[in-house]
Amino acid sequence: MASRPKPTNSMPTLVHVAKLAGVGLGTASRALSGQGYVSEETAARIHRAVEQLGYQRNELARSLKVKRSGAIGLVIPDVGGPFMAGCVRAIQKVFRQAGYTCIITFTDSDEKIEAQELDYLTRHQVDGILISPAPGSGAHFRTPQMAHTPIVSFDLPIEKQDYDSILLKNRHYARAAVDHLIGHGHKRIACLGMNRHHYSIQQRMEGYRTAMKQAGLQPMLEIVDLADSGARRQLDKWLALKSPPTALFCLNELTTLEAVEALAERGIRMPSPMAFIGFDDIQLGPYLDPPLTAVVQPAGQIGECAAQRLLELIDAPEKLPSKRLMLDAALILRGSCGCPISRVTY
Amino acid sequence: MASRPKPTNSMPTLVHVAKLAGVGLGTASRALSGQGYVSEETAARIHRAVEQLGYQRNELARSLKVKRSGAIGLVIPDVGGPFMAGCVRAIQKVFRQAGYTCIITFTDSDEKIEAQELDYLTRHQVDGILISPAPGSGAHFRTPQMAHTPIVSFDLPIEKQDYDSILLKNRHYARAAVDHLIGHGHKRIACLGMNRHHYSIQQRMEGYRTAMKQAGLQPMLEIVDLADSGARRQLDKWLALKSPPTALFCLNELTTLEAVEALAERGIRMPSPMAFIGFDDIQLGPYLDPPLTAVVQPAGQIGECAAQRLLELIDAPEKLPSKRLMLDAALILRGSCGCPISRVTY
DNA sequence: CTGAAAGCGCTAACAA
DNA sequence: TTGTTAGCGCTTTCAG
Repeated sequence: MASRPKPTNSMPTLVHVAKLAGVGLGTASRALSGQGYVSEETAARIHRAVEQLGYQRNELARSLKVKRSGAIGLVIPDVGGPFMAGCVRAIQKVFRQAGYTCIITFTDSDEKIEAQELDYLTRHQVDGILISPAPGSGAHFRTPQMAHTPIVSFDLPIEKQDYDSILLKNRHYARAAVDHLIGHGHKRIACLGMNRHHYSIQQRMEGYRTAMKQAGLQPMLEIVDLADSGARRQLDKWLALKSPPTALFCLNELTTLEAVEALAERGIRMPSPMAFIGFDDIQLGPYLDPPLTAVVQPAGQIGECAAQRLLELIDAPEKLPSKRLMLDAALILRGSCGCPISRVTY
Repeated sequence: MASRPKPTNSMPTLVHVAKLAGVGLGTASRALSGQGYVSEETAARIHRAVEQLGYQRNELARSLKVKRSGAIGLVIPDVGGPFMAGCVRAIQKVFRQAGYTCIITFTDSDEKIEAQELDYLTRHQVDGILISPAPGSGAHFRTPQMAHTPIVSFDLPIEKQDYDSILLKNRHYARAAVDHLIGHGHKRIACLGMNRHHYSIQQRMEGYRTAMKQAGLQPMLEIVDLADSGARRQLDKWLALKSPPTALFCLNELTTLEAVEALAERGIRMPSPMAFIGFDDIQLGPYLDPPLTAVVQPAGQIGECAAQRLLELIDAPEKLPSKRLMLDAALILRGSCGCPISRVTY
């Protein structure tokens, strides 16, 4: 933090305003907050003083007094990618309209960092927390402060806790995507994922497995580590098979990105010899050649629901029973799955 | 804001800690902040009490007392796109390491919203502001609070003010890009931009004009409004010409995106019949067919410099002379400009 | 309707 | 070394 004490630039305070307007401190406060009775005339005088001094209320002092900071914490892994950006935008909007500040913090999906950030937020008295949790987190949700802070998670639930969450029907839509590929006649459908411990990924894996099983097909599912070009290596392994897969299903944005890049590098076209569907859209996805078929998540809706729900919890007089919302996604058929190309955009 | 008063869940305070440890309030405070003398033994007792109560310092109260909020405001148009995401990530990192919170707010490049957000931030006593300003802003930088709050702008300067800013050599690199196209033998090089009042855009336009003029070529520069598919319409106009352009230079991320999409829709390949260079990279740009040649901005570096500079200003005992940093970009030659394809990534 | 006074939880003198 | 005290700037009773 700042080493040197900031020069004591005293900004005008309510006391100054009151003095200038020739009224008491309390009256000035009431006039500005609109709470309690103040005569037209006095109010006008006070507002004139405010104008003249360029007074702005010190929200810190106010928060201390009223015991509400008017801030909420938004804890997310990162802001790359259209999905999270969409969520953040929607969340920010809802809270701003409700008069709250959003303190955004990044965890990099690291449990340790997440714990730090949560600690940080509660120390700053946030009125609520919106979190897209790191997989495996959970232990650090048990501080006394956290117990008194409304929380809703989105994108994935907080493990082993029954907090509110806004989720997606991951399993269902993963299955739908794979079924679609099967419908195109594919028998060898590979599935690429990352982050095995991630709840959404697990759900999507299940969807894939179920679809394959139902169709009596052999699953080819691999979870890789993107750090050491695991996606590319896995793809090469599959391609080296005597009978390589004819379709690929990627479980999230990052693997989709890697796969598309890798396919492009190797000159492998879609949908033949390799049909493709990704869970999550990527930027330009609808404009690639061929356009990418994808399960697209309603990012804005997810963010909005989560924010709305958190507001409910904050305003609730007592603890509400926790709720889990499951939202729908959309399987958007473009060209990469083998469907006739139609440039349906978002 | 919250309508109902939050149930008065009194969290443990320093008083509780002090009492439990059997010491005075001041001693407890000193022990926890590490300032001033406290005996080993008492300190241990105090820490035990902290542990036992699950005490967390109320940063709001602390801020009020020490007159530093430990928060900085980050004001940006939006978080789409790799460029801003990269900046934000770097900024966040620097401030977190220095012990500051980042309050991120979005302006949508709207002057009005920007003014609101700035007001919001100063009311919350932020120790400094980092801003990628909306074009045309400037008036609302003149409140007494703003005058006492260190500011550094990045990506573009604050108009008509001499605040610190971290900028890019926009003109230079725009010119380099166009020169490169000229080097490939192009005579009719179109240039597509948006947001005519945006400083960076203006600089880049100048770069384009200079390059064309030097080469004795006729500029074909159009600034469009993306809202009503202006980019597509403009492209169609150019294509309808008796001698249509053979190369296209886009002035930013959004126009690049639009142009790439439009070109794809119309089945126009790069680099022939249309060579292409974009100012700003886009996601997947290096993996398109052909990979996109682009001027890429060092987003991380820009963010880091800006954050670093703001920290300097905050820690400075008095007003520092304002400084303007001009950073270099990189013209990355991939395939779309006509160069032999090399898959140099970032 | 208005003013005075009591704190929110913390830090920073100042005495002890 | 430690405890006591006086506020930071604001809201909120509670009498006037």
